[in-house]
Amino acid sequence: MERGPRDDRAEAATDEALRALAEPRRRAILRLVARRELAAGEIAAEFEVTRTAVSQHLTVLKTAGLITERREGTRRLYRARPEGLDGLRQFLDDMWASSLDTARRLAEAERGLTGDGLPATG
Amino acid sequence: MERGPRDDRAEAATDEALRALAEPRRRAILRLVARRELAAGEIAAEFEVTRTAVSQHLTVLKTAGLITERREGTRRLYRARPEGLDGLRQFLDDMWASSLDTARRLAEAERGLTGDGLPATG
DNA sequence: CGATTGCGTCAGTCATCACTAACGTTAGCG
DNA sequence: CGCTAACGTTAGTGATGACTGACGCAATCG
Repeated sequence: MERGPRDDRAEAATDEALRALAEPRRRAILRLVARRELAAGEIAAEFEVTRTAVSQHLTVLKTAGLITERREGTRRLYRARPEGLDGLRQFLDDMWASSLDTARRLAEAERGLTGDGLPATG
Repeated sequence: MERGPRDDRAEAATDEALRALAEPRRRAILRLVARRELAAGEIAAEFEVTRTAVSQHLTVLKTAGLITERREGTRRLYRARPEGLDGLRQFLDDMWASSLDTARRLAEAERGLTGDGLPATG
């Protein structure tokens, strides 16, 4: 099982999205802009931290590909970018499928106790 | 849209799972034990960090409900726990759905330019 | 019984990160 | 032009967290 450069890039994208989502405030922001497009100031008004902090969170989310920015005069409007979650959903689905498969194999082996062995799948 | 204690617990669970998955090494460990059940030592042998570090990662994953531990003699066998990902998958699906919906509404408003207004959905 | 194997836990270190205050920048108004 | 509004950016700080070495503990072997 080799890991090609495409996997690495997918991993990097997943890693950035995951790190971005691991912060509660960023998830809250993402929930806001998932519901409707909002300006930076409107987003900041929803929280009790500085606009600076919110701005930095927005940068992280944008870099991770989870939101998009659109300028309108002096304002900057943000909205969620659903495709940014695709890699993550793929990752979770794969993990879920293989975990469930392993659990099934283990349950079956325990029921039969045939000493199956599972001779080093990898 | 009120937030009940059940939502808070769901958020807490999602938060722990997310924080656990935000670490590349922990994802690698999870991928290993998703494929087959492994002992702590076998897992540690796959990486170039100390067994201590791996053990702490396993603790985090276990606390987050992403893996289960089973003792066999002096060994401890770990495997992925698929249900641990359920909350996260729900979160991502919800986010994806509302993001897509908002994107559609925005695209439609721009096409028609009817000055729809979107009078404060929340 | 003592020795070894297979782990987890504790204490300490270094890097990362979320946050704030101050400053820089661009768009509109008089 | 100057002035304000709405932002992003930079420098610095405190807390979190990933890691290592030393130690502790249960299970097995002689």
